[in-house]
Amino acid sequence: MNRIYIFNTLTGRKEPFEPLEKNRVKMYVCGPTVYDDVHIGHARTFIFFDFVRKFLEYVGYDVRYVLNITDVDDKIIRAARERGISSLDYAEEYTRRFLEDYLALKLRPPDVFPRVTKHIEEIIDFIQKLIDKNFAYTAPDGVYYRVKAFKGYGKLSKRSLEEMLVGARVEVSEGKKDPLDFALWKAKKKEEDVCWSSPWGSGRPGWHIECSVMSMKYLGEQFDIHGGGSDLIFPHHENEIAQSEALTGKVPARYWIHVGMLQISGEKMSKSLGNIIKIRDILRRYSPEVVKFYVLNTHYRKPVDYTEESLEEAKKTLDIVVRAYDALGTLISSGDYKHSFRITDEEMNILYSIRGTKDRVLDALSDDFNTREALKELMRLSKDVYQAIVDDKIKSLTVAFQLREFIGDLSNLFGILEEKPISEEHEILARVIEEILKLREEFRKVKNWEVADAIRAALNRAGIHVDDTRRGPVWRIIR
RNA sequence: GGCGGGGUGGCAGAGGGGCUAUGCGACGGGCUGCAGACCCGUUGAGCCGGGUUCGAGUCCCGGCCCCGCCUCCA
Repeated sequence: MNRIYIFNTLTGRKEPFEPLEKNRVKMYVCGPTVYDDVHIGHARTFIFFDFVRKFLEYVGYDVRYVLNITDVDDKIIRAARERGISSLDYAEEYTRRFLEDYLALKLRPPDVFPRVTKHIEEIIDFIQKLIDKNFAYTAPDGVYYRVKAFKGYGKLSKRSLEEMLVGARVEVSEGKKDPLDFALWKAKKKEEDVCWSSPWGSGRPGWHIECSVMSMKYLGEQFDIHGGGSDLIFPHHENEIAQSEALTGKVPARYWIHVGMLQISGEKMSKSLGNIIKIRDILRRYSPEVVKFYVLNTHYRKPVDYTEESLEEAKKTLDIVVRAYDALGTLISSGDYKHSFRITDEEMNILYSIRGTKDRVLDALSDDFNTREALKELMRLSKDVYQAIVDDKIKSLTVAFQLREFIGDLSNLFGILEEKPISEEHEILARVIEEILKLREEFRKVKNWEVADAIRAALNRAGIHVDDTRRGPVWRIIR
């Protein structure tokens, strides 16, 4: 197994990855607050961590993956009020919509999708323990975390308490004893419609506590990877560490991974600029595979600037892989390779190149998940393969099969190929098309171009693209 | 102001002291009935100023500029 290196925000360095348990990885990622539909920036984070999970599994780890949903918060309450429905109904609706989007992206659901509103009792217990340990105190408007009681505060975001105070626009709140303190429990305000009873009166959880509680519940006091967008480093993850470590004496997660922000044409995505791009709108125009390729084609820590053209370009580039994969499928199902079991030298070379590609891909991915570099290798191989097909250098069924399997497996790791098993239907379709193309060849032989072109055009209308190459027509399904 | 990440060819975007990144594009040519695909070639780069070195996009120092976070934020 390759050693994996991960850039850890906590230490500010790339470090060798060693999970707590030998072959197991426990990973917690901060999901959305469901006050609106998820956008392309959220999608970047989810796509990336879905990939991390698959990659870790690919190299042999057993991964337990938790992605939380925050379904109670100020913004939800406000938005619900504007719509005139209850906060819980509102959150329910957007939770459902989030799950729809998640599945539409063809991401594998995590092992657990914990929701804050389903963990209120545990949250209350957790807060009580922090009060008992004197890391928290009650006030008329809720319960606050005593930041100065936790000496490691600031270690994740690399800032000192003084820095945070200078020029910081810290929220003033009547019950706070120190401006740096943050709410663990917010007492119900009269205009708010969602609350639970607690030893400190009715109210609701503060923003950061749910992640401490839910990660501990599902992954234990200490787990391997904690992820999220880089905007969560401060204060969310900083506070999460403060909460959890105060209780257990341990940093909750050993490796903190943060995904860079996505901008829209050079500007921050924000409600006020009105440039939020919802993932469901993108998926109306591009396949989930293209979106995933687009996201993984940039290193996860780099900021990405989303533009209209960028997805179009991603689509074109991804097509290099799709084309090779489909052409191999066509070769296999078309049947004119069944005879050949001898492997030529040229084919041997191609098979060898699989090996090299695989090594380079694993090396790239092991180096802080360099998906860009890995995809480059996949593209390079795909180009070579397609070229070999066009040059009629692939003669044997076994070679075609191995190449297809390799490209398919690798693409699956990234989730960038639509699943298209070679089914019986596919084989029948292939035979039909082959027969049609044979007829067309007859017309071409006698230079009846009108009929030949008409056939080609007809197939194109039916979604079959035909290329006339040196080895004869190569067709594939376009979408 | 503090913290973090950057500045690479027309665009996107890697690597990271000497070895073609890659993709999109542009230009010329080949193949081809046409279209497409494919092939060959050309084009074109490293923010600025110093330094280290036989040699620097790549390391060091100093600038300049951009972006993010520091407030709800994936």
